[in-house]
Amino acid sequence: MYALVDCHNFYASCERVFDPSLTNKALIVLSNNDGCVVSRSNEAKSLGIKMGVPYFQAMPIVRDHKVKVFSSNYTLYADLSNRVMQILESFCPEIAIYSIDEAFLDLRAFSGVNLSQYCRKISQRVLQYTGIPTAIGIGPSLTLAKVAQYVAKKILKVPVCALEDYPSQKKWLAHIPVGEVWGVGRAYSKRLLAMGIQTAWDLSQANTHLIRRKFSVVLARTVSELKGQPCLNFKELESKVVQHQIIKSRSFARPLYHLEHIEEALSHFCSLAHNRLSKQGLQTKMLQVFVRSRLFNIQNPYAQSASGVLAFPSADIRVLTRLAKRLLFNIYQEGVAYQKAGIILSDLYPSGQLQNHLWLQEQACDREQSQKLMHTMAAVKSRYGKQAIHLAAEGTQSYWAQKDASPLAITAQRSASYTTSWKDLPKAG
DNA sequence: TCTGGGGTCCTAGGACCC
DNA sequence: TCTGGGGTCCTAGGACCC
Repeated sequence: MYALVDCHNFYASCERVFDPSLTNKALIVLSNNDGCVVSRSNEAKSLGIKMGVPYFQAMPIVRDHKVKVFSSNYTLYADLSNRVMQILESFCPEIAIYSIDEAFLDLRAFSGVNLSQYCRKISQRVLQYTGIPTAIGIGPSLTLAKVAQYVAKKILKVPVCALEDYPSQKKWLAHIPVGEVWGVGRAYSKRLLAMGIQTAWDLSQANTHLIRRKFSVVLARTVSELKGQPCLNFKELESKVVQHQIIKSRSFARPLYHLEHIEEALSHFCSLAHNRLSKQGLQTKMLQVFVRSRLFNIQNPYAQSASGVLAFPSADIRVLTRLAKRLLFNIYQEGVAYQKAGIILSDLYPSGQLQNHLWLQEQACDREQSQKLMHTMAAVKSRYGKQAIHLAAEGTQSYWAQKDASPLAITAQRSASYTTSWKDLPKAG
């Protein structure tokens, strides 16, 4: 058996942990740049605020019902997530962290244990230690564990639901719209409905070969999983820990027109990507740059990308930035109101693994020097803060991050970094 | 006025090889 | 006039996830 632990309304719940006055209140958390609604308390859901809607569309409800609005505070969420995961690990060492608010537990070693009881204990402990409410689903495959979690949270509204045997699976699968199944998105859902497959139960009864032929091997696996035949195993989930791609991108706070301003933004993204590379002990060989204008309500949307390959894998921020600027130059067009840009690193290698080039002699001393410099920059950052040192290419103005004041909007507030900054330490009493 | 930021996997088709 | 059979690698795009 496997369990899936899912935190309720995770970001919204995090905001409540250090501000009890928010209990039972409608509150929402916005995406970067305060663009979309990405987390809602149950009260906010009841008011009809939909997941993912642009903030300005939700604004009337927010105004009428005095909904509390937060900008996202990823430092806080990441820290609370770590705490939750540590608690889970103390209960079950075989854990696969699937996202910031979800983890699978491999319970196969717990034979003879009452799993429902054990999971209720886990849920209680997480709530007691972190203040984060969870729902846990138990099932013989990862997909059925997901289904069980859905039943616990959305239907029974209890902390734990187990679908360990066939009768309970049959009973509950029939209650679940096919679009809610893990692996069935909007496109598949529409096609499945057209075929008369409406519930998770219908899908579980479908012919695997037919699904394989008409859809994909991925959906065929989902069908098997629903039948109780595990296809996705834990090892596969764990292998996702090895990253294949690093993306750093942001929407600009206001449209940018000048090449130099976009260069500065890209340079900053290179710095973020470089940090990630170092943290994971990786180097990259391929870098892609993309830029685009607004996509909505605009006559000629512009979107373009360009990629370049390095002769040697590198994690040197100067190398990345130089290439990014060159690629940007190729796709930049005068007169476009740019709204977003980003970089994608792919073709990643562990730093130790380096292959020599037959013709291009990279000097060993260059490599050594580069590594020394990167280490020194990292040391300066860790001692004096992330802002303490950066390439001149990043500029000093950060035009891309400056927001125009909008007097009509209800501005979101950002909560403090309660758990990761001494000066934000909450005071009691 | 105002629409996020990260990821994964799979497939089809083109370019190329012998 | 007639034009095989077996591969690899890469990329773009579509599907999905949170």
